[in-house]
Order: sequence, then C-alpha cells, then structure tokens
Amino acid sequence: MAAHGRRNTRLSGDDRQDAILATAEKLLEERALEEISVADLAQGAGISRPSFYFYFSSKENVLLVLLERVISEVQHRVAALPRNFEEEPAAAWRHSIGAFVDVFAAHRAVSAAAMTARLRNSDVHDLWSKSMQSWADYSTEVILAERARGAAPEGVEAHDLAVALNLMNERVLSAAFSAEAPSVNQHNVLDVLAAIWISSIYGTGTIGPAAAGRAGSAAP
Amino acid sequence: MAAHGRRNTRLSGDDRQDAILATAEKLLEERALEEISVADLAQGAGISRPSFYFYFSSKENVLLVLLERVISEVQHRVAALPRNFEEEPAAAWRHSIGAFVDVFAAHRAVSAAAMTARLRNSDVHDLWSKSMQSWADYSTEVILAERARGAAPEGVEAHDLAVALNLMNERVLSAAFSAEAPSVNQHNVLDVLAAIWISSIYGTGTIGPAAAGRAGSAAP
DNA sequence: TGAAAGAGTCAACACAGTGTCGATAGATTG
DNA sequence: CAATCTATCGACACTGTGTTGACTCTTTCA
Repeated sequence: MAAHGRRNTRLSGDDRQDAILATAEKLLEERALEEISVADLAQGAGISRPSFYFYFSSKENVLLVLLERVISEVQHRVAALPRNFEEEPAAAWRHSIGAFVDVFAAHRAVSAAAMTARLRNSDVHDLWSKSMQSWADYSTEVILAERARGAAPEGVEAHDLAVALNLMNERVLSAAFSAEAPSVNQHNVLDVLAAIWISSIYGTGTIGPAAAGRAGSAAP
Repeated sequence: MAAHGRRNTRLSGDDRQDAILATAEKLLEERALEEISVADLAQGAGISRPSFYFYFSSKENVLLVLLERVISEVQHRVAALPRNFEEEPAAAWRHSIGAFVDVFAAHRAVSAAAMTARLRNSDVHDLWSKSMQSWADYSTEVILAERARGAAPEGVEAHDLAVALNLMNERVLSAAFSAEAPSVNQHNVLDVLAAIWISSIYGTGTIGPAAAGRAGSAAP
C-alpha cells in the first residue's frame, strides 16, 4: 500500500507518524492529554516540536486517529458476532456488550482520553457521537425486533431505552477501567451491564411478578 | 451571619465574591470553563485580574464552590422526600430520581462544567466522587431492604447494580441537558431512567415472564 | 552528473493565558 | 491620627501553542 522507498539515515514520514501515535498512546497510559505537551510527543518521536506540526495539526488530532482505530476495532468485533437473538437472547446481548468491554479494556488509555477530549474538541466529539448513534440505532432495531416477535414487552420508547443503555455502558466502562471512586469492579462489569440491559428490555418496567406477593403498579 | 459593616464606595469582599460566582455561572451557560479566562471572570465582576486571586485560587476553585451549592441542593431535596418504598416503590424511586433531574436541570451549566472539570481537577473530582458514593450507598441500602422484605429478587450484587444505575443517571442527564447527539429527550428522561431502575431492581435479570410464553431461567 | 523539486527539519517569533510580588490606597479601630 | 486590615492592581516571570521562513537532505530526470 504505502509507497516506501527511502532507507536508513533519516526515518521516513510514515515511520515518524507512527512514532508520534505510539508515543501518544504510551504517554496516555500515564497521564491525560492535557498534561502531555506537543513537545513531549515530538521528543518521544525523536523530532523537534515544530516538526510535529508537519504530521498532525494538533495533539487532539493525534488522539482522533487513535480513536478511529479503536472504534473500527469495535465495529469489526461486533459485526463478526452471530446475531442469534431469537435462540439465545441473553447470550446474544451479553456477547455484544462483551465486544465493547474487551476493546475498550484493551485501549483504556485512548478511550479515557477520548471521553475527556470529546468535551472540548469538535472532531473527537463528532466521531464519538456518530459511533454512539450507530450503536444506539442498532440496539433500537434489535429491541423493536424482540418486541415484534413477542419476546420483549412494550414499554418506554425503544430508541430512548437504547440510548440510555448505551450511555450507561459508556460511563460504567469508563469508570471501571479508570478505577474511579464509585465504580463497578472490572470483573463484574459485564455481568452487571448485561443484567440491566436484559431486565430493562425484557422486563415490564413496572413492579410485577417478583419474589413475594405482587405490589400494585402505579402506572395507568 | 456575615459580619458586614462597610458601605458605599468600594464594594465589599462578599459582594465581589458573589459577583465572581454569578459571572461564572452566567458565562458557563455560553461556553466551557476552559474557554473562560480568569480575565473574563475578573472583568465580569468589575475587578482586575490579579484581584481575582484575592478571592479564589483559580477558576476551577470558583466552579468547586458552585458545584458544592448544587450538590447540597440535591441533598436537601432528596432528604425531604418521604421514604415510602414499601407502599409505593415505583413512585418512591421515581421521586428520588426526579430530585436529581430537577436540580441538575436548573443548574445544567454548572453540572456540565463540573463533569468536565472533574477529569482534570482533583478537588472537583473528589467532591463529585464523594457525592456519587453517598448516592450509590443510599441506593444500595434501599435495594437491600427491598430484597430483604421479598419485594425485589436476588440478582447481581446490590452495590454494583446501584453504582451502575447512578452512573447511568449521571451520563444520561448530562447528555439530555446538553442536547448531545444521541440523547434522551429531556421530557422523557425521568420516565426512561425510572423504568430502567425499576425493572433492573425488581426484575429477575434473566428472561422470564415476558409477553409471550415464559422462557426458562438459566441461573441455578 | 548536477540542478530542480520535494520532503523533512528547526530556530526564532508572536501570542495568549496563568499565577505571583510588591507597592499602594481606602476604610476601621484604638 | 497612626496602626492595621482589607482590597486593588501594574508589572513580571513562566508555560505552552501555533506559525514563519530559511535550511538540509534525498530523489529524480534531463
């Protein structure tokens, strides 16, 4: 693909670019993007600060490329999953959620930095926003299909439910991987998320057939 | 309370401090804290930039005070609620969640800024973290009580469930109030959150008595 | 083979923002 | 009417960003 030709002495542009990306991912494991200066990235890649700008327009731009890679990895993982919601709905949801858990765990530094950067960088914001929308749309479709075949009851608007559950995953995974103060243990996180998804999609949303005597439902 | 004595001419220290806080809350409705300089705050309060540092050690410190106020408002609202989970569990949860929705809606700018600042300012992080923990602990207690009286079934660890649900609220409200790309409409947000809380606390977490014929539960 | 083109590099600069210091001015108190 | 406390701000040092323009390799092709 790449038209390499140069050798030895000076490193090629592609190598420098990769070196910057690698430096960024490495430094992000130690500290936030805000605490990493362009000078740090340049030094890590063995170039001067102004040279950095030859490759990227800003350090946020470096993160954007890193995030693109992570997102495309999630897409591939989810796309490769069998969509057997009819036979084993609980397992199917669990596997989908598991794909997110795995990929974000593997790139927790980039993910965490992206969550922060989204708030001040519009490119990162747009990319993340677009991805979240596509995941929410996918979830919505499946929920509607489950309702249509009678496996899931009607309840709150399917799209709203899907959005809320996807946002929950984002936040809970973020907290778990950065070991924030109140957070779900990394080893339980898949169980907890799956349980909430499944009960809120397949449960009635009113207090129904629990363990003891049924309580009256308030909603009309 | 405050020992005022001065008059006229020069504004008193308390007034200046309030002016800074008011300016900050107002400017935060337009742009992020990062895009607000200390000079902007000083100008808004009618003082010079160095004078600002007489009142606050940094602009993050201003936000911290603003956040303290919002959090204490939530605490008061929640504490004032009747704890009638036994009679009307669905309504009780809904009212608690409603308190958060109302207060954060009323101070959405401060809340949003705090969510961002938490990631780089340790004081804001600690305050938010402490509050989230106390809310999660409270939720855990109620879930355990509901399980003990047989109203809610056993399931995933109560504390993990409580943490995940509280983090969901944080993220979903954040998204709703800043009208992010995938977000739940502000008018539905309470319904959606309440539905998820209730079904995940009172539902089994396995696919059970839905609309169509009951599927077997996998858990032993 | 040697000059033009292109890729890559960086010293130096302009700029914006933060936080500090020290000198000062107005009120308050004994 | 001094001493003192509160409040104020000009001027400074510092850190980090992004740009400019001149320079040096390397490749290519006449």
